[in-house]
Amino acid sequence: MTEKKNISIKDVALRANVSTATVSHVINGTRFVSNETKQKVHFAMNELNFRINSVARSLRSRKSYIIAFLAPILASETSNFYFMSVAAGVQSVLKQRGYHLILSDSSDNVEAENKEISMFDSQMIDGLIVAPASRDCDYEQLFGDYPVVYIDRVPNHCERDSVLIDNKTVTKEATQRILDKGHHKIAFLSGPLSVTTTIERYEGYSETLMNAGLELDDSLTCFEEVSFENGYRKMGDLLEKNPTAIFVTDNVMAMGAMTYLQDHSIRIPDQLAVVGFDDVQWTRVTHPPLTVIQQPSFQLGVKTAEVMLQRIEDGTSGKEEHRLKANLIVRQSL
Amino acid sequence: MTEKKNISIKDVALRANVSTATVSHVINGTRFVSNETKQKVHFAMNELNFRINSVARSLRSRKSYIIAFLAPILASETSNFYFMSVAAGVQSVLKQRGYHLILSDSSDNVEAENKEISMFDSQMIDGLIVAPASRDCDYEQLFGDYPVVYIDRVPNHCERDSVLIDNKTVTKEATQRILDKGHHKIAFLSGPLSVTTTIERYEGYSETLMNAGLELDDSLTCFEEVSFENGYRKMGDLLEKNPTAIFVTDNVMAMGAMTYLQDHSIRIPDQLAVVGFDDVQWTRVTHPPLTVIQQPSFQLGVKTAEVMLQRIEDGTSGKEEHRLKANLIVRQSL
DNA sequence: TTCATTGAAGTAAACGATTACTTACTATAT
DNA sequence: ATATAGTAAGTAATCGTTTACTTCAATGAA
Repeated sequence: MTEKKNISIKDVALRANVSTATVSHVINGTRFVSNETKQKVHFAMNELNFRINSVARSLRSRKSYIIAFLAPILASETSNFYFMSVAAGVQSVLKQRGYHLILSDSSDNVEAENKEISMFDSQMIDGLIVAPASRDCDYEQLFGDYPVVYIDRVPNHCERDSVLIDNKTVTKEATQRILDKGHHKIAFLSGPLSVTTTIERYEGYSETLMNAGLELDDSLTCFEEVSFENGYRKMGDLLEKNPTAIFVTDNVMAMGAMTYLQDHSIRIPDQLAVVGFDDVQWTRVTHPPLTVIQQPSFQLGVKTAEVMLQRIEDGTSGKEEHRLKANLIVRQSL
Repeated sequence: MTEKKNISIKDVALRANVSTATVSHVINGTRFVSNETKQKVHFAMNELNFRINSVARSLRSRKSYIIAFLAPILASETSNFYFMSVAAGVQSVLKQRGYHLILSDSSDNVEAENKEISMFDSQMIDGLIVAPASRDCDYEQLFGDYPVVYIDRVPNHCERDSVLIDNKTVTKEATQRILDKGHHKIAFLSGPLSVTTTIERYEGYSETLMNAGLELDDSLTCFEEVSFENGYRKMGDLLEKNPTAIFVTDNVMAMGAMTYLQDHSIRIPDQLAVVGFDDVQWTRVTHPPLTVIQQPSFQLGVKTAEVMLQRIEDGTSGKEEHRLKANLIVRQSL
């Protein structure tokens, strides 16, 4: 290991015949420096190929310009495109404002998630954006001294800002639409009820059915760990109950379900009407194209990043809830 | 802004009646400390709710445990799933070894990319994994004093390790297979020839045709900026040349192309045989399911992370080229 | 001439860890 | 009794910035 000496502000100062304070102020524009001196400093920086040491800067200024994003991004090789797209939205804002994004995967598993959280200390990150894996975890004691914004879902005792999708409204809208098409036996396939997102969606579904005077039939609903395989398998199970329509509230599940339907040559929407979740691209190339609820995933990321930066820059805290509206995209599967 | 004093190793030392050196050694296990003292230190750390300051640690130890990944991950809202999956692979290894991953987007645009690179200084990251946007950029002068590994593609003058897909072999294999099915007019739709990946794929395609004694017909090949829309549009254009098969070397392009074919009720594979790239999930739900070349994207990330960590830990450098084999997944579109 | 004011830049103490070098003590060998 | 080695832990310099405080010279007012 060659121990390389780094070019520091000190070297620059020496070369330019000024003090380190002056160099620092030139770099940051934090106080007036005569043009003459500025030029000397810039010249020296170029000559020495000086690169500022952001770690030292962070240490002193207590600011790292790094935001962490903790979500079930990589649950498996079959990544979750929804959160990837959310991450993209977050990134696009942060990048513009000179922040970096650290991506962390929670695998939707509380232990893994808590371990990740405790790996971040307060100096390392300026803020944390998290899609909590559990509703019952006491997150507050885990967090460091940085702003936190919940995204997509919230835990039971939420003491922070949150940016969410208006799940209930949109699922009500979609369910009503399915009803309007004359369906009575509407199956509901989703992930486990352990996250608020799913709960809200189920509420939208069930309340709409009840408002329509229909009985809730538990054998038509299915809450299973999210995976392509489970979507495939459970689609088969649900089909035995003879629904005329199905509402799948997760895109990975939906893909599994659609594959099952295709493998068994079920005609959509004649034999079974299908409504999916997330306007991911594959929903456009199925046969027929899928009617889906489009979550503004990228926008969700954008909004969250904005809320985060606001908190950081104001130095305030609070627990505002932001809801983004989702839309029904009608294609030919309903 | 409340100026909060952080609990430092010094506070712990004071509370436990030991020196800061001892506390540090207890934390890192870097020298023997009697059990009695260890306990005092742990007790004090708990009492004070001490969290180590990783920034200070990085400054002194010149190690940040952060790796940056720079690739066209978020080109647009229609994210590139391939690199997302690669990122997942990288992450899975780094996480295990206690490293963090910073995600950066190059948008496949040299200026944006160079700007990102210069935002990383040598103290901030321990290594850089990059899918270079251009072949002609002199990257060496941009890089800081950290190991660099190229992933998926390399620039013209490559002075670093690289982890790549064996594009030529697999495209030869696929093209041969198309030929074996009796096709002579095989269209080729891909991204621009500005990255080695595309070049290698085109080489595989053209060499195979030539070896088969066929003339290369330029009107059957198309190199266009990657996007869903371009895939859709160019599929239409190519179709006018009456190919009997098409090879699309990018999954986003392929999705556009497939949508065009579906919109125009072209029967696959009767009217047109199709081979795509990347075994992304939507290729399983098209009608019919798509025959594709499966790139081991997750594995590519894994391998790259391993190469990176090896370099970091050995403190060595070099320019080894690693190639991962891709496979043809035969479904019903060919 | 003297004193206050202003402008431009310098001095040096943090930030919170790591670690080479010392020290203080105990146990054993001569 | 004294030298020697070995054990456990302490001292303080250092990493490269930022920034409160200080300095020095020039200007203008009294």
